[in-house]
Amino acid sequence: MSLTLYNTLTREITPFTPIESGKVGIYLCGATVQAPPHIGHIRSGINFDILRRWLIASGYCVTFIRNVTDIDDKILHNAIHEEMPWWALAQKYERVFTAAYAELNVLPPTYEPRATGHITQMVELIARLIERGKAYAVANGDVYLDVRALDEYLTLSGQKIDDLQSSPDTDELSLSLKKNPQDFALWKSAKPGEPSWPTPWGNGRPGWHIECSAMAQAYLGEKFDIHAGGLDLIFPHHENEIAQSNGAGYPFAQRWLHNAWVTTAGEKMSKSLGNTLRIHELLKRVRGIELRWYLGSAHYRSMLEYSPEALDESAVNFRRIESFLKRAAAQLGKVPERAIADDFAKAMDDDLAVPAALAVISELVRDGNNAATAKDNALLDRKASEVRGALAVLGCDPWDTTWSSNEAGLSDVLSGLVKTLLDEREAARARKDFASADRIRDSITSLGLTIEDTPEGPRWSK
RNA sequence: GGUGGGAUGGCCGAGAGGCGAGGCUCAGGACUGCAAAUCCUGCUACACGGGUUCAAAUCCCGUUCCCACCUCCA
Repeated sequence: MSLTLYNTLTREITPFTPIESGKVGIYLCGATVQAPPHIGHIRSGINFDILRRWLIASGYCVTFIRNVTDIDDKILHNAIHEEMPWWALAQKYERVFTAAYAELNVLPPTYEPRATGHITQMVELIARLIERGKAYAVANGDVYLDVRALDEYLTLSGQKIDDLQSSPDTDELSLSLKKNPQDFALWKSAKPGEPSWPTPWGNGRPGWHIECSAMAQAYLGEKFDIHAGGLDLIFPHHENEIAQSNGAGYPFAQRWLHNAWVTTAGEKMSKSLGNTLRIHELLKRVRGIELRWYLGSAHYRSMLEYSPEALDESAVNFRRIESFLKRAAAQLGKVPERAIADDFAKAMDDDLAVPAALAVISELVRDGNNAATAKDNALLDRKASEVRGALAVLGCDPWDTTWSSNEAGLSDVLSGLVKTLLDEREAARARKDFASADRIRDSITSLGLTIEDTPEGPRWSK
């Protein structure tokens, strides 16, 4: 039993073997902090958070790098639009991303490097590319990668240079300076009013792709295990990262993983389409743990077709599982431990087959509920532990402090009040005054609590 | 034009030659003062047309439709 994973480079699922036994280095392309995140961005974070948690659960020591790109064309553009310095805009949205990740229990990366903090590494990398004849500086101070000087190009997307649509680049000047129309900018010369850093080729700022090549190398080395990101980064971003790093003589990532999108009405969620769904909007509809459950429930390489109904349905499914765990904890008199069921491990090892893993969880819950009814506490404990262990891998353990912290202060007072009411209702039921009993129950349920009568007495939950 | 991914029951969502994944909804039953929760039973689907095969949702050929990327993108 061992982990197999897809690799976009080969389009095959193959056994995962780390470069260094027991350790895994992962680089995930994080946010370009130019606007608030939508659920598609966060889905990517969740998909690869599940990968990370599963690797940890499997005994690996994981170094997880997720970058922040805090300088690019869009950031400069939006900063003008929002009438603030570009660095203020970048920081503002970085905080929004960080908060969204935290609300959905995405583990903070081992390190979160910012592009602007790694100009030195970028300049070194560009210099090396020029030395090796893979890149060239032009008269105005731009530096381009010469894609036809590479041994290989477009290995990830499977395209041919000549098949690419000619660039819609309207900048006639840069077009005339480039050796090939497909050459892309490693470094952009300074323009009036834009930020710039000094280099041997003059003042300027980074091109879009160079930061990831530089930062991945800085923290994970010249060769590392996994590079991940969204499907739409395959070309040009990841293709160009490979070009830059291989061109400089570095092996770079051994395996590439790409997550699919969240779609609405069959279309990709996109800032430019304006069909985005914000986290804080959805959190008015369901709890964070339920939104996380939903976003993590489809296979990472499958599109997830969003609808409010699908979200609600998924939340109902989660509550059944959560309700089982609460029932088990009450009956056992303790919170179950975390354990990994064999079938769950088998599903996760199969290229993170989360949907199959969810089927396993459903069976565990059914078995566990039967054990609870049969008062078989040993079996109940085992099933509950396996359910909790599975939820923990998916980042949805109800006892994870991420979810409980905001309820902590009120819980004692609240449960005391509810218990008082339930005691009155029990007294009414005992004297067969069902009208009063039902009135009390209605008053409690109208506040959004659920009352369940069990042989051991009433139980309530939110 | 080039490259890639899709179409599965009322809905969501797996599977990739042979035992109805799973969930949600719905119907019936057990339990219950009534509910709720739980459990049991039921609802036999794979875009279309051909073909290969003892056997096809799965492989092959053709067709229709959808989506994405081709230098802004998770």
